[in-house]
Formats: sequence, C-alpha cells, structure tokens
Amino acid sequence: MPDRASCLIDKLSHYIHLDDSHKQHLASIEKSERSYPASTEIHQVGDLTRDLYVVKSGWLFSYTDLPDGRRQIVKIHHPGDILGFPDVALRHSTTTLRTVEAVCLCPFPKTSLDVIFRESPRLSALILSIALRDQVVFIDVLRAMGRMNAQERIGYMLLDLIARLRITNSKMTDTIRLPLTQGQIGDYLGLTNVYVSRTLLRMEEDGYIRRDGNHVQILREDEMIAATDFHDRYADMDVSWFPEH
Amino acid sequence: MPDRASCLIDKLSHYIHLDDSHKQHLASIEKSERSYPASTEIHQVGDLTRDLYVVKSGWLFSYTDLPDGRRQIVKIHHPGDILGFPDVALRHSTTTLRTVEAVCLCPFPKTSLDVIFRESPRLSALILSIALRDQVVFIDVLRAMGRMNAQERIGYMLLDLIARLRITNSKMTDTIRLPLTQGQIGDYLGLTNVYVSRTLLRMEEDGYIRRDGNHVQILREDEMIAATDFHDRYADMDVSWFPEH
DNA sequence: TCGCCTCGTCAAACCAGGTTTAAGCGCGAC
DNA sequence: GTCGCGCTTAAACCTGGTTTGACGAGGCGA
Repeated sequence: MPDRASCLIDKLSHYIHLDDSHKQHLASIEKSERSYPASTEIHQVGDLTRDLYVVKSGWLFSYTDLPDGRRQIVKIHHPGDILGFPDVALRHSTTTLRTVEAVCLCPFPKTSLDVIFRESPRLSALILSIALRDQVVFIDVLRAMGRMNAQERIGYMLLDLIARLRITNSKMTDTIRLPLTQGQIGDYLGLTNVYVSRTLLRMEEDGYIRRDGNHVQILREDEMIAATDFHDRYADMDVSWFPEH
Repeated sequence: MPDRASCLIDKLSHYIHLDDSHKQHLASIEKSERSYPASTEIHQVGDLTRDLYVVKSGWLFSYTDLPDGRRQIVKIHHPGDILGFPDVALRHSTTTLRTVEAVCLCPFPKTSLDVIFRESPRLSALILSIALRDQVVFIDVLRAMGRMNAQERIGYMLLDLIARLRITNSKMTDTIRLPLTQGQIGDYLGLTNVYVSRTLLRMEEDGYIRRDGNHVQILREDEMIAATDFHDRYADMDVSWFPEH
C-alpha cells in the first residue's frame, strides 16, 4: 500500500513506524479530500462536529469571539496538522474554523477513533501524545500572553511558526511566508492591528526582521530565542513508552 | 474490590463505569500515597518525570518562569486532578509543581500508561478525552488572557474554580475557599498583585463578590457568566464514542 | 482603460488600564 | 515582641489601545 494514498498515514508516520495493518486501518477511515476557497468558515462555534481533518495544503486558523466582538485566534493550522481534536471530548465545537487561503483537507469521521483505540494501542498512544504536546504548546502561548510584551510575543510567534514549518519542510531556512493580516496577528497575540503594525516596523528598524510583502526573514534568531526563552516542542516526542502494536 | 482503595479509580469512575478488571488494573499501578507540606516544590522545570499523580487532598499549582523572573502560573490543581499529563509526551517536565498548602498525592508511574493502552481501549479513550478537555480549558484561559480586562479575568477565574469544585463536591454553593495570595492570582491571570487587590476591592464595592478571609462568595453569578461568556467544560463529556471495553 | 471600491498598512493624537515603587497596617510565627 | 508576609493604598509613569484619517495596491464593473 503506497504511503501517499493517505494524509493521515503521511502525518502519523512522521512519528512512528507504521506496519501494513496500521496503514490499512488508517487508509480505510479516510474520506475523499475536500477543497475550500480563501476566507471561508468551515465550521462554527457550536456546530456538531462529526469529522476531523488533516490539512493537505494551505493555512487556516481557529478562533472564538466574545459576545461583544473581541476575537481571539486560538491556533494557526498548517499542512500536516490534524484539526478538531479539542472537540472530540465535547460533542460541540468550541471554536470557529476559517481558511486563510485556498486549502485542501482530508476529512475522517470522529467515530473512527473508536476503531483506532480498539485495534491499535500504539496509534492510540501516539494520538494522546500529539494531543498532550499541543497542550504544552498552548501553555507556552499562555505564558507569552500573560507575561510578554508586544515585541516578545511577535518574536515568539515567528519562532513558533518557523519551528513548525521546519517539521515538514526541512529545507526551510530563516524566511517564512506569512499570509496573515496584521489584524489576524493581533487577534492571535492579544494586540490590535495598529500596534502590530507599529511593533513590526520597530523590529525591522532594530534589525530583528526583514520584510518583503508576505515574507518575513528572521535575522537574529538566536537573540530572539533567548529573549523569549523559546523551546521547540515539535522536535522531540517521547515515544519510548508506547505499546508495541 | 472496594473503590476507596485507589485515587485513580475514584477519579475515573466519575466519568464511566469501571468493571472489576479495570479496577484491578488501576489499583495495581498505584504506588502508596505521599504527603507534602505547604509551599513546597515537588518537581522543577526540566526534571525527568517518571510519575503522574492524582491529588487526594490540598491545592497545588504548576508554573513557569521567564529568565528574568516574570512568572506565569499555568494551572491550579485540586483534589481529584491528575498531574503531569502534559509532560507525558515530552520526557522532561515543562513546568514547576508547587504546593499551596499541605497536600496528599497518589503517584503512579508514567510507564503504566503503556499497560492501560494495551489492556483497555475504553480507559485509553477516557484518558484522551480528559487531556482534550483540559486543552479546551486552556483555550478558554487563553481567550481570557488575550482579550479580557482585569475584572473579567478575575470573574472568569472564580467561575472556573467554582465549576471545578462542584464536580467532586455537589454540595458546593456560591462560596469558595481561595487559599491563594493575590500575587499568585496575578501570576495566574497575567496581572500584578497590586491590581488584583484593587480589582477585588472594586468588585466587592460593586456587589459582585463578598470576601471573608480566605473565602469568596459569588453574589451575581449569572451576570458574571454573561459578562465573561463562561462555559462549563467539566459538566458534559462526550463518552458516546468510547469503545466497549 | 479609467475610475471606484475595498482592504491592508501606517501615522498621529489622545486616552486608559495596568505597572512600578513605596509606605503603612494587620496578623501569625517564632 | 518583633519579624516577615500579605494586603491595601497612593502617586507617577508607561505600555499599549482607540480613533481617525491618509495612502497605496488589487479587483472589478462601466
């Protein structure tokens, strides 16, 4: 069975070796892929969520609004990410999912987790580990929001993005394409569009970054890592305790 | 086998029915309980974590510091909570764990998750669900930190605490014991001790709360729920998709 | 092709929520 | 008794938010 048949296999085989029976299970639960245009909401807060998705291409984000319109972007999703996990436990979605640009998703039904849990302890452990690692990342973001100033937050965000993009794209260097508006960056970091603009200008003046349209180049990465006490949570996952099969 | 033999059984049987084989597994992995005095660090950032804990009594919290000393309290732990999950995926602890008051913990080794995953898909699914529900709670906190002002954050924190205490203690009314200093509340909510003091006074003047030593009574709960768009994530967990055994 | 509209970015003036620092007070521990 | 800790209060300060408006680029219809 060829690996490229399935987004899920692609994603999960990054972490552990999958034998043929694993691959058969995973391939069988995946529906056919779906495409969505830019700036589209795929599901809303409160929707009944039946499917999880693996991102095949494009950027998306999840957000929640307060009743008065204040918005918090909760997570930015890239190719390879699995979407919808936080809602598995809760029946109704707690966030709205929105595309940044045209995207392609591979859906699979939430109920098929049941199959995975029955058939493969090893895959189950991997799924738990991915969820727990995401939780650690949320804790890092929380610290940034609670205790960092605007420049540190933006630095942290850039470092996090580049670390994540390096997982799947090993030829990533120090330049990333950032297809978010400054308003969206602000909604992610708890700032306003105006202040994001001002801070980015300031960082460019001070030689931390260089910008060219959508693209941001990180010039003093080591310094930014030190200033934000950044830790790459994506590089090392502890798979040593996983069951055999 | 009596339920009270194990903290873990107590905790997990809140969510699903456990048959005798489940209980035997769980009871077998639990070590003997340990006590710690108030204001003690149980483990530090970077420690190798071999054990998870169930809290039997007392309050604790997990925190991380920035290099310059700014502190972020990440999570407040109560009796019934399982500690250490976020570190399962990562080998080294990402937070420091500190007692607020004298506590009693029931440790069990991280490696015994392996056994659970091999033996019981149903328990595995429950553990995943608990982890994912925690993730949703982190997202709620994130939104509070990113987009709420001081009074809303404190209101949110009180509502969250009371909702969590109501899980295990159904006779909870509208008054909670809050054994945290105002500095710790600030470290949790991204504020300073001074501003926490001022805001609590203000909330008392305005009739939102009443205070008496450690105890806080919530007077206008419905209003606070509306103002913070609070959702109780603890009351309803979706266990419908769990495997049979 | 022109002109119009929208959206994103940037600027400037003004404002406010939260911080910093410091001092006084009450209370429990030693 | 006094030492230390936590809470309160006050004053100066500042980071970051709000508002408004200008400018430029891209998309689109006439």
